[in-house]
Amino acid sequence: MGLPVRKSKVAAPPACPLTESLALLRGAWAPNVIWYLSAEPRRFGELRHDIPRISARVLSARLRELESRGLVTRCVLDTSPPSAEYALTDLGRELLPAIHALTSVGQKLIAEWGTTATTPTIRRTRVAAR
Amino acid sequence: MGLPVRKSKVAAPPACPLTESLALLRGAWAPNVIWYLSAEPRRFGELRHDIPRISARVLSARLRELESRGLVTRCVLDTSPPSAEYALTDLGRELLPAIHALTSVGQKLIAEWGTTATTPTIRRTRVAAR
DNA sequence: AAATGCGGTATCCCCGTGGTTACCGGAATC
DNA sequence: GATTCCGGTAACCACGGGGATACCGCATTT
Repeated sequence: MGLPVRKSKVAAPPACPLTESLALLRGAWAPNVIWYLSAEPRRFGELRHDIPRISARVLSARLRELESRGLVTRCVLDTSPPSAEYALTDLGRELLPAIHALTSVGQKLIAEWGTTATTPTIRRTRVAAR
Repeated sequence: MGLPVRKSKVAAPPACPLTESLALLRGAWAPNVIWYLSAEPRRFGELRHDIPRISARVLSARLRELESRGLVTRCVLDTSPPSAEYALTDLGRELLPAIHALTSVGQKLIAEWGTTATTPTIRRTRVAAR
């Protein structure tokens, strides 16, 4: 009839490792946040500054999620006004090789063809509100 | 007043390399498709078999997108019934180090805590249609 | 003649996501 | 007293992606 179905040469996943690790990075700007925490702990406002197009709402949500997934720790500093410092956990640092691999692909892309994507998320900016 | 804003120790992106490479992997199951094409070319039905929970609609859409992004080639075989074979391009293969890095994180996760995520996409299965 | 395999496409519709805007409290500065 | 900085939260809402289902043409098999 047709061609025979060939057996895959890569492992069949009872639980898919790729899916598992991608779940850790789910949500807009999550990989970017990890990237900016990779070198040193950063405060909320610093991250906002690092990632200019992120909104406070989304940054806050993302940090809470990353914290609940065990990738990031949150530490409130006793200053005034109070500030909060975020850092990668050991688990968070385990993602750095993947992030670096992605970054180096992106660098080659930009070097060869210039930038094409502008926003990490699917959503486009709406025209206005109200 | 508050603490001074510390300069980031990682590069400020005029164009963000991380964002660029993630744009290549956008869409449900895209990384999984790349994974299953990593060892050898695969046909449409084989990929459906490899990724049991993907629908034909989404697999088709994803393959067209990956093709238009230059990660995958499509080759129609002259058989009956006709079949199509998909393969990674050189650009597609450049993503493999990142995919492998993610996979190895996922393997550690599963080995240590068992599986938590079940679906690669945000969407949950709805109860029924019609 | 009917069923099966292959490689899709068309339609419908839900709902998760993230952008936008407004607002909070306390301390320090102007 | 007013404004600024900090680190958020609350409410509203448009959008688009993907799941489900039905269907297609062709050729071979039963």
